Amino acid sequence: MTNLRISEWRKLPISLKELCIDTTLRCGQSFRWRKLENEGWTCTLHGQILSLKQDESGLQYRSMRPNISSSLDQQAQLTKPGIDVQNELEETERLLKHYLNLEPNLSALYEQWSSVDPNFKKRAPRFTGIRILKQDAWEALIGFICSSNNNIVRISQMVHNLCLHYGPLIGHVNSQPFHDFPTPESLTGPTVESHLRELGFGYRARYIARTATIVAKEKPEGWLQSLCNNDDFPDQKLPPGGREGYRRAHEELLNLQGVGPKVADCVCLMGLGWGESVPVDTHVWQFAQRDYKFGKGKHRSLTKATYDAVGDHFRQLWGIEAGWAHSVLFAADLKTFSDKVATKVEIKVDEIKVKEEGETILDLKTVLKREYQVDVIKDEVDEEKTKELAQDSPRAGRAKRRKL
DNA sequence: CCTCGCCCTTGAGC
DNA sequence: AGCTCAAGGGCGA
Repeated sequence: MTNLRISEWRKLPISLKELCIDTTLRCGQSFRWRKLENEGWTCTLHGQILSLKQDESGLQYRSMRPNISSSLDQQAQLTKPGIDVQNELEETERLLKHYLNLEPNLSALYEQWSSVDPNFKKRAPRFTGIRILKQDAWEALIGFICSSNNNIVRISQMVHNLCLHYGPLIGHVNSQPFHDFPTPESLTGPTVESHLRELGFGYRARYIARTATIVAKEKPEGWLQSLCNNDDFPDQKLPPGGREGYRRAHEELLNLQGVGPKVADCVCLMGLGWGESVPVDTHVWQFAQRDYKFGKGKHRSLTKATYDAVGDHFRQLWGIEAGWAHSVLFAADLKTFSDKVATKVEIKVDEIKVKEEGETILDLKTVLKREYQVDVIKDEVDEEKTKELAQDSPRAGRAKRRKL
C-alpha cells in the first residue's frame, strides 16, 4: 500500500434532507466516487483522497494525503515541522464544503419547487437530499463528453480508465489505486486518440483528444474557469433563456469537439455553477412529454428549438436553480433508483382481436394479456390516474405482451 | 430549420 | 447462438 497520511474521521453536521450522498454520488453527475468496504464513498480531489460516510447523525469524512518522504513513519510525519496538521484539516474541510456546494438551503428550495409544481411535489419526497456538486469544470467536461449514447456504469469505467492511464497516482486504499483526474495537457499528443480507442472509448476518443488540445493549446490559460458563475447573490429576476453569463458559457462550450447543447448544459450546471442550466437528455425529454405536455404540435420531436423551449419552460417554472430541480426528477427517472419507486403491475384484458388470414376471416379470439409497469408513488395510489398513465405512457407500448 | 444515417461498445431482452 | 435495441448525444449531409 502506498504511503498515505490518514487523518482522523471528522464530522460535518448536515441532515439527510440537506444532502444525501448515497443518492447524490450515484445520480450521474459525478463518475469517480467508489464505495469501499468499511471506508465509504471514496474519491481523489485536488491531490488528496477523501472518504465520506453518512448516517442519521451526520456526515463523516477523512482525508488521505501522500507522504512527502516515504522513509518517515506516520508518527514522525505527524510531528515533523513543516506539516501543519491543523491547517491541513481546515483545508480539507474548506475543499469538501466547496465541492459539496453546501451553501444553498436545499429543503427551502424543495419547498419552493413543490409549491409551484404539483408533479415535483408528487415525485420529490422519495428523492430528497439531491444536491448539485461543484465539480471541476474540466473533469465535468470530459465526463459528459463520455456520456453520449452511454450508461452511467460504463461512463464511470471510462473515466476511471482515463485517470488510471493519464492521471497522477495519489495512493492506494483497500489495495485499489486512486489517481487524480488528468490535466488537459496530459491528454494532448498524437497517440491519445488511438490509445483511448483501444481502451474502449469508441468514437468519443477523438472528441476527448481534440477537446483536450483545444483547451490546452488554443485557449488562453484559465479560459474554462473564466466561464464560471461568480454571482453569489443572484437577483430573483431570471430571463427565460438564462443569465447573460450562462448563455455566453454555453455558446463558448459548443465550439469544442463532442460538445452539443446537452453536454454544454451539464458542464454549465455541474462544473461552472450556472443553476438555471437544464440539460435535456432522453430521460428529461421523456418526462417533459409525460408530465409537462411536450411532444405535441410545434414541439413534436427534440430539435434544437424544442430543446430550448423545454429549458425555458423549466426555468420559468422552477426559477434560477431550475437545474437543481431537474436533477431531482432525473434521478427519479433512473432505473438505478427504481427500488425507491414502488412498481405496480396492472393486468388488463384487451379487446377481442379479429385476425385476417388470406381470404378467410378467422374469428380468432385472441385474448391478450398485457402487463403494464407503472411507476407509482407509494401511499399515493390514485387508481384512475394509474390507468391513465398506463395508457398514455410511452412505456405502455413497449410493455410486455403475452399471449395466453 | 428539420431529419436522418452514422459513429463505438456493452448488456439486456428475446 | 444470434439479433435488436437503448444506454443521460454529436456531427455532417
